[in-house]
Formats: sequence, C-alpha cells, structure tokens
Amino acid sequence: MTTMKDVARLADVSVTTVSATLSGAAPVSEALQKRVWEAVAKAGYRPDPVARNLRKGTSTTIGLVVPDIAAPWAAHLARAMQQALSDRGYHMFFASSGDDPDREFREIAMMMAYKVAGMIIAPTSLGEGYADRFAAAVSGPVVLVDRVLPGTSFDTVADDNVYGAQLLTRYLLRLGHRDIAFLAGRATISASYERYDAFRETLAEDGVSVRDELMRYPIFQREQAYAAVQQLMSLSKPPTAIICLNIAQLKGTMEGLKNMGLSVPRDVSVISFDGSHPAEGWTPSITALSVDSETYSRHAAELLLAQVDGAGPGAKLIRMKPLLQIRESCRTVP
Amino acid sequence: MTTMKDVARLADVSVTTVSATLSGAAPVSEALQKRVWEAVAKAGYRPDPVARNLRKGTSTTIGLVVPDIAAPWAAHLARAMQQALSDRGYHMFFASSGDDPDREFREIAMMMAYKVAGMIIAPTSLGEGYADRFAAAVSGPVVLVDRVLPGTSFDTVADDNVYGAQLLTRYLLRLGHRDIAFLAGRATISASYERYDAFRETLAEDGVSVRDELMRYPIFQREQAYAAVQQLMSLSKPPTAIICLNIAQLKGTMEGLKNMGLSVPRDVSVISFDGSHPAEGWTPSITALSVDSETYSRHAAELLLAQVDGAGPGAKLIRMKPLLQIRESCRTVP
DNA sequence: ATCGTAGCGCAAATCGTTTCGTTTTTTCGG
DNA sequence: CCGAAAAAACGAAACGATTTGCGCTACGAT
Repeated sequence: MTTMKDVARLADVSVTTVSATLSGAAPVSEALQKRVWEAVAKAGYRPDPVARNLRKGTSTTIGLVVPDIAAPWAAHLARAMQQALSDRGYHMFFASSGDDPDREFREIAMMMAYKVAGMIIAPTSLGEGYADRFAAAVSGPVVLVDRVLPGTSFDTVADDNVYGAQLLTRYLLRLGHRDIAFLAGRATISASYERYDAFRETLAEDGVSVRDELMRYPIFQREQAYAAVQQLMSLSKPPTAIICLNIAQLKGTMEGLKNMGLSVPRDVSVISFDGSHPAEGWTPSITALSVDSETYSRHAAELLLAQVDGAGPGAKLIRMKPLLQIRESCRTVP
Repeated sequence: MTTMKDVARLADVSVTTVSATLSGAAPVSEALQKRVWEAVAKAGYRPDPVARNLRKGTSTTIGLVVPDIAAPWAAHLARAMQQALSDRGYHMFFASSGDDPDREFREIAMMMAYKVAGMIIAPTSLGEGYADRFAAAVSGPVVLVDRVLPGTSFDTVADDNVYGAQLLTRYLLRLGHRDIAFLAGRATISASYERYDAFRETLAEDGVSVRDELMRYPIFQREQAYAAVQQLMSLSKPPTAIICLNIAQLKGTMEGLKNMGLSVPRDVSVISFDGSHPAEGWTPSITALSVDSETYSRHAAELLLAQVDGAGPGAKLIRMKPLLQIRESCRTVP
C-alpha cells in the first residue's frame, strides 16, 4: 500500500503539505499543490479511510437497521437510501434485526463503534421499556422510519396511519361492508396500533359496531395469517372483507383463501395497508394504500443529512399521506 | 470514550497485558486476568474496532455488492448472508451497483479500502473487457454469486442454468408447445446466455426449429417486457408459451398480457426461470424454477469463510440444481 | 532599516490498538 | 539454594492519517 509518506517523499514535501492539499484545510502554494497532485497520480495513492476515521473520530458511512431486508418496503428503502447517500459520498453499513431487539441493539452498538456518521433505523419496538432502552443506546444523528417511538424525540418518517386507516375503512363502508375482519400486528408497534385504533374509531363514527371475533392479533407472519383467515371464513357469519397490514399478511391471506377454494373479490374482499409492488402483480390486483417510496426515502435521507451537517438532533415527524389505489380485490356487498 | 489505557490504569497493569487478556494472543496469569476483566467491566470498556483495523490491516466486516437490492433474490441473499455471517461475528457493508460497472468498481474499491475480510459480489458483467477489469480490481477473499466470469478463477455459486433450461424447455415440449417465445437478457451475462443457449440446444435436440422472431433481447426491465409481449402476441402466429428470465420480466409480461385482455394459461402459457416468492402469490400462480435460497446463501457463506480462514483463493464452482415448480400458468396446447 | 503580520511549510503529537523486543518474575532440576 | 530456562509482564514502536504549535520567508507599513 502506498501511503501519504510515499507521496510526500516523491513530491519532496512534508506529509503535512500533502494532507493540506488533499483536504484543502490549510493554504498551500500553487507550485507545491501541483507537485503533490503529480506525486499522488504517479504513486496511485488512495487515502486510507480507516486511519482517517481513527484520527477524526468519524467516518463517511451511515448505518441502516431494519427488521427484515427481504420485506419489499425495506429493500426499496435500502436502495433509495443508498442512492441518495452515495451521491454525497457516504457508504452503507447494513443489518437486519430479525425483529430481535437484542440483535438490533448489538448491531447498533457495533455501528456506533465504527463511528458511523448517522443511522437510519426501523426500530423493532419490542420488549419491556423499549423506548427508553433505545434512547439510551443510540447517539448522534438518527432518523427513525416506519415506526414512531412515543416518549422519545428523534426525527421520524412514518406513514400517516390514521389518515390511511380512514381512507381504507371508509372505502369499505361505502361499498356496503359491515362485517370487516382486521389482521392486526403487535400492540407495541406504532404502525400496528395506530392503524387498528383508527380503524375502530372510523367504524364507531359511522355507527358500525365492531365484531370482536373478526379482530385477529397478533399476526405478523404469513403462516399466522394463513391460519387466521381460514378460521375467519369458517365462522357462521364470515366477514365480507379482510384488512391486511402488510405484504406478509397479504400473502398468507391470499394463500389461505385459495386453499379454501374461495375467490377474491367474489367471495370476500381483500384490502391491504401496504401496497408495495407485488400487490400490482397479483391477479386479482390488490386494492391497497401506497406511499411514494422515493419521496419517503428522500425525506429520510434529507433529515439525516441535515443532522449530519450540524443541525441539532431534531424531533421532526414527517407523516406520509398514503393514496388509496383502487384495484380489483374489493367489490360491493350484494 | 474509555480506552485500553484507562483500563490498564484501573487494573494497574500495562496496556500490553490488557490487550493480551482480551485477545488471548499471549499468556496472562490468572490473577492479572481477573483484575483486567474487572476493570473492563467497571470502566464499561468497549474496544475500538477502527483502531484495531488500522493496526491489524483487516476487519471483521464483509462486503456485499449486488445489482439491485430490491430484487427479491438479492434481498433474500442479503438476509441469509447477514444471518450466517453475524453468527461468526462479521458485520456487513452493502452496496447496490444499479447495473453500472463504474459504480460497482467504486464501491468495491471503497470496501477494499475499508479492509473488508471478504466480499460477496454479483458482478454486473457489463462493458468492454469486464472480466479482466474485475480481476484486476478485486483482491482478497471473494465469492461470486448468480453470474460466472469466464476467464477468471473465483469461487462462484450460480444456478445450473443448462440443467434448468432443459427442465423447463422439455416441460413445455411435453405439453405440446412448439412456438415458444424467449425473453433473453444481455449477451454478456452468464445467467442470460447460458439459459438462452441451453434453450435453443434443447429445442434442436428434439428437432424443433426456432422461430427467431420469437426471441427477444436484450430485455432487462419491466417496461421492455411489457412492450415485447404485446408485440409477440400481435404476430400473425403468436407464441403459445413465453419464457421469462426473472421477476422483472415476469411482471412486465403479466401486465402486458392483462392489458391485452389475454388470460394465462388459457390464451398463452407463461413460465419463468426465477421462482422467487411472488411467483407463488400470483393468480394464476406461476410455474417456475426455484432454488433453495437458504442453501444457496449457505454455500456462498461457507466458501467465503473458508477463504477468510486461510484456504487459498479457490476456483470452486457450485452449480445449484433448480427444481421445476409446476403451478398453474402452463397448459397443454389444444 | 525595522517591526509586524500574513502566508506557508515543517516536525511532532495524536487517535486506540497490536506486536516486537526486552526485562522481570517464576519454575524447577541439580 | 543456585542458576538456567520458561513464563509473564512491560515499554515503545508501529499502523496511516490529521492537527497543533512553531519557525521561516517575504511583504508592506512606519
């Protein structure tokens, strides 16, 4: 490896001068700059980021932590994020927490030890006193995505779940549905309970009573949705519509219905909060909410970079208003 | 930040002893070990990986470079990889090349500068003299995935495309198809040309002549497949079956057919090389090849770790034999 | 002519580890 | 109980960059 010392010797200047010309931190005369650049080219010198990081105590990397990179929204976020940040010269550490808070905290600690310039985290939000634990574990620029952490103050980008739930619920009501099943997630995750609460509230506003046996939770894996749906459709008075939170649930739901020989939307309507691309590919295509993932990622990137560039640790909360993409999976009640 | 020096002072030993105790590289008496560990606990000391990396010239991180993390197979690979490697204490750098070789090489260079212990790369395989350029750009433990690079010798995990193409082609022939459209990719990418060549060869073996107007390439985006399919189905003698290489093509194909009001498999059969999860969710579900992505990732991880653990740079080529998942999207020719 | 100042360049210290060479302590056979 | 060999502990030099403090030169002002 060729080091700054080699360059200095080649250009017959001190390492200080080389460093100064390269970083532009201190003034260097034209003549010497030229000699230095030539020597750099000749030696094929590339600065060692590790040494730089040690000395400066910071790096040009950012960390991304999500529960599951294989979830389409997470993969899209990762891609857009990387795009946005690589334009600014940042590189990316990445980790899947697998919905395990301990693993999540380990990864976060490791990223901080590597002195990342900032982190984007979709917190698992699981376990006793999670918010406090989280707040204690992280420091430096952080942006939360997908889930809010009440009681803490981090910049956050999340869906406007209340708005979304209203949109989706009212649409079903307008189609005449009254027996609506809801596949909820865990009660501690904001993206779950916000949607669930808003759903119930919207029903209440319209004077529709909730049938508790149609509320299913916690459901966060495909298999669970698969089983739950079959139970639901076996009730003496089955639901006329099913609401899913995410793609995993949606997959389980569709497979479960198919297994029972039921057809969508003829026998039952299906609607989902998460309208990632696969939802379009299905036949029937799935009516779902969708947010512009590009804009979503751009907001997250901007919030993070603002913090990195010195803005104080903000408590800005950006709520992305979803759009209802009406496709083929819902019909009016006969 | 608390450093090793603080710990040394607290335990009243030298930093050398602290380092030796922690790493186990040199013998330390029981008594001192105990004092050191207590001091570590008391001070809440965490070693600084950056300093360690600088001194040792290597790190416990591995790099992953894929064309597009949002592609399901890549996301699954990333997840499984991270799982496998984090068990061994490795962490992950990640980058999407976006099918841009320049960007790809930049990211690779950056990872090498960060002294990653190894890299998993799905090479773009694009551009003049790619293989040589690639071989010159990387060093250290490397495992290639998905695409082979003829003329180089890297450990590689890839699909057995010849076998897969035979499987899939013979299945269509058995169903009576003779007019089969093939959506190919770029001629320089092994995963594309291996499949395409094997397809033609299998047809030839069975004495079926190829209709060149049914061969479409290069097609690597959804929109292109969308357009190509509509042209194909407008021919005076349209194909009775369409072969797709990957999920992107499959999406475009299904959308294109839907747009023309054609139904699968009634009007035309569709089959795909890539049977990632979404293929199951579709209605009709898509007949496709599938490889066990867990096993796939495990092989890649094992090859890499073997190299990291000192095995010479291998030239082992693992071909994953795909299975034909017969689902609903193909029917016999009337 | 002299002083002050600004502009440049240098040597050396620093970041937190690991490792090399050496000194100190322990062990054990004679 | 001595002395040599083995074991354990230490101080200091790396690793490759940035940063600090200081000296030198050259210039304009007094």
